[in-house]
Amino acid sequence: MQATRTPSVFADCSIPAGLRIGPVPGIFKLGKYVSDRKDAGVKKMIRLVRGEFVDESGSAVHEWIGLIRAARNSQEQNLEAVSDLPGGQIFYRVLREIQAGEELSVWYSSALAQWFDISTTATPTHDEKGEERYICWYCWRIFKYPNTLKAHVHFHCALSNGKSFLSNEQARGTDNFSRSPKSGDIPNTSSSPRNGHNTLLSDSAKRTVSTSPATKAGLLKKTSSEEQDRALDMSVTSGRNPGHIMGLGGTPSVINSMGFHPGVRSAFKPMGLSKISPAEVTRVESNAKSNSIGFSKLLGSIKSPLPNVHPSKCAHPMDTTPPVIPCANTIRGFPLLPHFEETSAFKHVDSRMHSALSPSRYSQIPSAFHFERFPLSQFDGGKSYNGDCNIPLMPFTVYNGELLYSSPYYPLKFHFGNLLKYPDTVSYFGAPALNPDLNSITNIDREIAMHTQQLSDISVEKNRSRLESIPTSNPNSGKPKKGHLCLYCGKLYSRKYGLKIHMRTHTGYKPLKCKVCFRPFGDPSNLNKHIRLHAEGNTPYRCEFCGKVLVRRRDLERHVKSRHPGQSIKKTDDKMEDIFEDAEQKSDNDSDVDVCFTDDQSDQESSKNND
DNA sequence: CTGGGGAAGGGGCCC
DNA sequence: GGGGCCCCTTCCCCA
Repeated sequence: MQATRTPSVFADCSIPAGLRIGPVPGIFKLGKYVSDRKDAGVKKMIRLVRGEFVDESGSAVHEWIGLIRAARNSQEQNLEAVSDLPGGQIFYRVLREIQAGEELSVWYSSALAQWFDISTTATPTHDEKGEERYICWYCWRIFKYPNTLKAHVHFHCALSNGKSFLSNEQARGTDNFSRSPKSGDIPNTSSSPRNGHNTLLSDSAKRTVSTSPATKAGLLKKTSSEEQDRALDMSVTSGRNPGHIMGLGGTPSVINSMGFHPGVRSAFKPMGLSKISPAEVTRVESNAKSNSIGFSKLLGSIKSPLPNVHPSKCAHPMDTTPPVIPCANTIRGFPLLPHFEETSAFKHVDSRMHSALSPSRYSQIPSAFHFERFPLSQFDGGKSYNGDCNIPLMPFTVYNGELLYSSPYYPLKFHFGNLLKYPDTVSYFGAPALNPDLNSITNIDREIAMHTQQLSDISVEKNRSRLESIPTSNPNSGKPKKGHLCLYCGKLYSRKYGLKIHMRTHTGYKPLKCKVCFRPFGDPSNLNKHIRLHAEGNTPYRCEFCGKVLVRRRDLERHVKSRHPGQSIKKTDDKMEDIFEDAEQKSDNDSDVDVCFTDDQSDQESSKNND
C-alpha cells in the first residue's frame, strides 16, 4: 500500500527567528509519522498577517499546525517544539530565519524531548558505503535520519517499550540514558503524553476523547483529518485513560529487570536464542508438531504467557506489571516463536504465539464481531476462546486441513514501507550463525515480535475492513477458495512455494545473495533478474533504431515507445534471441556456481573451507 | 526517461 | 500425482 501523501507547510514569506507558532492543539505526538522518506505532498503556504500566522485560506494556526512535518535531522529543522511548563501548552519556536518557500520542519526541544521521554541524541553508524545510518538497538532496524530512529523507538519499536536507547554509547551505558529522564525531575503525571501508541481505542473511548476538555475548549475545532493526525494523534487515548501502559516510562527498573540490555549484541539474539539450546529448540518444535496432531489439543493449550495477570484483565504484553515471564524464549514479554519454517507459520502453531498477539486488542473489539465472522464451530469446539474473557484469542478456522488464522491485521507494508531495509542477511551476532536455521529463526521471530507491536497500533476499523477482504469458507460466499493463506496479510496463494516466497516479504528473510555485490534477495527470480545486471554488455535487448542496449524487455519497449514513437519492436529477433539464450545460460551457470548462493550454501562452503 | 528492486503468477523440472 | 523448487515474465513502485 502506498502511503497517503500528506500536505506539508511552507513559508510563504520570510519568517524571522524567535517567533512562536501555536499553541499546538490535541495530543502531542510529534514525529509519530515521520519516516526516512519525504513524500511530496500538497504545499500549504503560511504567512504572517498582522503578526499572526495564517495559511492561504486565512485559517488560523490550529487548523494547519498539525501538518508541519517532523524534522528528520537538525539540518532540516527550523522549528522546535517548546513548552513553558512541563505538560503545558506546546508552541513551535522559530529557530532560525525561515526563507520564503522553505518548508517548516519541527522537532522537540531538549526539555520537551525529556518530558516526552524521547532521546535527545542518536549516534550514527556507517553502512558499507560510508553513509550515516542510525540503528535501533532493540530491533536492529536501520534509519537514515536520527529523528526517524528516535520516533521509531518512542512510538513504534516493539522491543523498546518506547525507551530511548539510541546510540552506541547510550546502548553501552556510558551515559545516563538507560534511565528514563522522566523519572527524574519532571513528574510523571497522568497527563504524560507517552504511551499513546500502545493503546487501542474503542468507539466509546473515541467518544470520550471527542468530548474531552480540549475539544470543548475549541482546540480541536475540526475533526482530526489524516493529516492532522500525523502530529496530533487525537484518535488515541491520553491521560484520561489510566490504562495499563501508564507508568511504563516511570518504572525503568522493572523493565530492566526483565533482562534486556540494549547494545549488547547478544541482547537480541539471546532473548530468544541464547537461552534456548538447539536441543531446546528442537524440543519446542517437536512439541508444536505434536500439537498439530489435533487442533483441539493445540488450541486448548493456548494460555496467556503472563500467569500473574488474570485473563479478564486482558493485559497487554507491554504491561509492566508482570516482569516474570516463564517462557525461556521471550523478548521482554514478547514470546519468541519456536523454530518453525518460513511457510509453516500456520502449521506449527505454538500457543505462545497467540498470546503474544496482544489479547488486549481483542478485549476492545466487540466479541460479536468475531463470532459473526468466525462461528464457534470453526474454532474447533471453541477451545481457542479464553473462558474468563469470553474473547477469542485468535480468529482461527480450519480449512483444507490447515489451521488458518485469518489475520485481522492490516497489510504490513503499510507500516514498514517507509523504513529502510535492515541488513537481513548479515549476521546480527558478529559472526555468521553456525546454524543458518537459527539465523532465520531470529529474523522471523524478530519480525513477528515487531509486527505484533506494529499491528497493535492499528485501529479496529482498519481491522474490520481488512478482515472483510479475507477469503473465508463461508458457505454464503460460494465455492470456498483453496490455497495457502498468509498469516500476516490474508493473501491466498495457490502454491505453497508462492506463500513461502511471499512470507519472506513479511519476515525479511533473504537467504539468497548475489555473489558479485552480495545484495540479498528473498526471491530467487529477483536475484536472477539482478544477476543479469552484472552481465555487462551481454544483455539481450538492443534497440534496433539507435542501438541502445537494455537489460529487460520492458526497458526496450519503454525505450522504443518514448524515443522512437510510432516504431514497434520486432516480435522476435533470432539474433537477439540467441544472445538472450546465451545470456540466460551464462546466468544460469553463474547462478548455480559462482553468482548466487543461499545462506545454507555459503555455510556449507565455509564449513568446507574450515575443514 | 531510465534503471532497479519488490512482488506475484505461471510453466516446467525433479524427486 | 503432488510437493518443492527454479525460472521467466510482468506489473508496479520508486529514485
